[in-house]
Amino acid sequence: MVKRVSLWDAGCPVARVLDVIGDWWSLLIIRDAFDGVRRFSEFQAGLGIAKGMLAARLRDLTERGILEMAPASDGSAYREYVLTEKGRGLFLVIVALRQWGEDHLYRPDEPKSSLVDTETGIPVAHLELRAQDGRPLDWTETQVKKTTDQGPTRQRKHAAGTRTDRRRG
Amino acid sequence: MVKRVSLWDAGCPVARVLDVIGDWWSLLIIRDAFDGVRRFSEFQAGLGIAKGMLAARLRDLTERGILEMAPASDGSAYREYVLTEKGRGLFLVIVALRQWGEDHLYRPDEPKSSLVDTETGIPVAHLELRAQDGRPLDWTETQVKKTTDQGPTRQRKHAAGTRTDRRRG
DNA sequence: GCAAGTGGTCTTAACATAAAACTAGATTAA
DNA sequence: TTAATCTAGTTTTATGTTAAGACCACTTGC
Repeated sequence: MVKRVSLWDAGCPVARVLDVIGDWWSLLIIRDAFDGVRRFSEFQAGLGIAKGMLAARLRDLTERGILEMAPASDGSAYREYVLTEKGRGLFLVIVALRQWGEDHLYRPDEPKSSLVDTETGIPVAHLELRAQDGRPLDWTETQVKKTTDQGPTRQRKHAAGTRTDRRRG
Repeated sequence: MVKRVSLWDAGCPVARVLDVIGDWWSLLIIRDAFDGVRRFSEFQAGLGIAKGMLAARLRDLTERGILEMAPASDGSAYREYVLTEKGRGLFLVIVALRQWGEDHLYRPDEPKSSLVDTETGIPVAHLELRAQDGRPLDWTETQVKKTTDQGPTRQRKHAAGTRTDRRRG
């Protein structure tokens, strides 16, 4: 909604997500929230974001149920922004982004950070795509099944080949 | 790089990823590429993106090694854009976004699409965070370990509590 | 009570985007 | 082989978004 065009109604969950958190700052704010950042000034100083932008983003994320306002945990009269259950669900998105970044965006000698199991200090496992029965799946073994409210279910295989329809979900 | 500010050097993989694919269109182009879309006009018609934007995005994604140009698969003199190995690595990011969107952005009665196992037609399992030994992990059981090129490793726990430093990785 | 800190809003200039017009080479149809 | 059309862009222009900083009100600490 911060963008000119919206693909909310395209029926694709990915497009709809980008409509909500697809701008530059939202995911960084959420990332910081996962690290315990709660106060306006903390976000602002940590990200170097303009205050006007930050105010707009916090308002949007709150309206969309990803953050919620809470009284300050230190007893002062100020407010804090904390992740809702819905917002906490974005952790896997952050992890997926992080793991791809760690794997593809650093030179071998370059220092970076990793997400580790607090208990052991060992980096967490890479996310894996699996079938309901636990069988590992490759992206070529999946397809998007589009459920329309009327008419037959149309399907579309991943992995090119002969393409017959264009829009996917 | 399509944005004004860049957090490439912040040391955080998440910020670095957003620097690469953090704009509105890149992920939608990549999503379509996973569905077999290859030609300029296919992307353009499918997304409804302005041609100038599309040309710029395709150029950027190619320069960054996420897409590569290939001769047209139908034998014509035109070119096609296909995902590289690096680009295909983004599948889990798309899946993470999709699953969160499916879970949180649709009304119960609203039709949507799902990613299914082609073999069985059953939706794929939700992604899970696990330790190296396979133990399921909650986000509160993880922390970001920052490796700096000099000085001691600093750590930062997830889940608020007493925060002592601000910037995370 | 006063200075500093917190959490914003408003203004402005710089920049990105959307839409459409324009171009040039490739393909197809006559 | 010539013309019409398709493909894949580039350029232009109007408009929307962002960054940066000035400004303001309320809170807190001293």
